[in-house]
Amino acid sequence: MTIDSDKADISKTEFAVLDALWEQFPASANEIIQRLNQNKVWHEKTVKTLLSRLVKKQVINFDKQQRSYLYFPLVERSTYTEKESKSLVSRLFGGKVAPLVAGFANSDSLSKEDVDELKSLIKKWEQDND
Amino acid sequence: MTIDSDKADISKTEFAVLDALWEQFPASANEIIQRLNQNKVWHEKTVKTLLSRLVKKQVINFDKQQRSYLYFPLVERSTYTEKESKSLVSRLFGGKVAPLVAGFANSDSLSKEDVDELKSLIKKWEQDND
DNA sequence: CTTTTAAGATTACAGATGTAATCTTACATT
DNA sequence: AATGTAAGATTACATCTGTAATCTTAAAAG
Repeated sequence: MTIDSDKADISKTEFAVLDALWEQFPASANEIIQRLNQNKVWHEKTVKTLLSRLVKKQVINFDKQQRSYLYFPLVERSTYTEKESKSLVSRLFGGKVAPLVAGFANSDSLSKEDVDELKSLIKKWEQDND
Repeated sequence: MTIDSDKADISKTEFAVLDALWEQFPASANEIIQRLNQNKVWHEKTVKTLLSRLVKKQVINFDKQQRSYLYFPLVERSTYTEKESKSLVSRLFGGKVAPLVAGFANSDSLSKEDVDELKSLIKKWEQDND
């Protein structure tokens, strides 16, 4: 048995479960299942399988609380989303984020809110990089 | 045999092959293999398998050129990248693109070039949306 | 204490994916 | 024309994923 460092990727369904956990933690499997079921139907067994896989991948962990477990994430959401964003931007746009935003602009998918936030980000960036 | 509409996703390796084809097309398998090998080693058989899978998924097609094929994409790169971008932004950031950009800003991953392009995009957006 | 739950562990299983090797066969070469 | 070669087709196979069902067992209920 080789040591299973398990730096594996998080699949899409695994992410959905993890995201429900990030919402608030620690949380029991049943709480997570409830949260997930607000959007679409998830089978209990499926969610439990995914929780196990996330534990094996060392993305989450749990404390034993009598019969059931209380899960908590081992990775911050922002850390994860940042890594995923960069991975996609790297693969699709050579690492530059502006072309991604351009795609949104081109398809009328930029909201005023987005634009305001972008302007604010840019202002801050320019202050920090003078 | 049910009709295989094959609206399947494009995997990461499949994307790499497709991306090499987008670079210039039509192109033979060997041309594509050469392009790919400029970055990392790709086994010829592997690339051919991926080309076949892309054909089956109706993402690319080919014209017979005597013994070999000349492949060409059936999907525009911009169409694909836009869809992928939106999918990721939807899953990770509730559909708003600004938080993705914020992640880049937070980790010093915004270049002056990016910022300039973003400013230009915003200016155009504001002209179009007045 | 005995019985019923119900929680997590284990097993299942088809399809997708990464990564090739082998099979067929049409064309190039002698 | 005979034969070698190389192109695509087919087959292979381990791992990952989505989606659960079954197994074990500790705790709740009676």
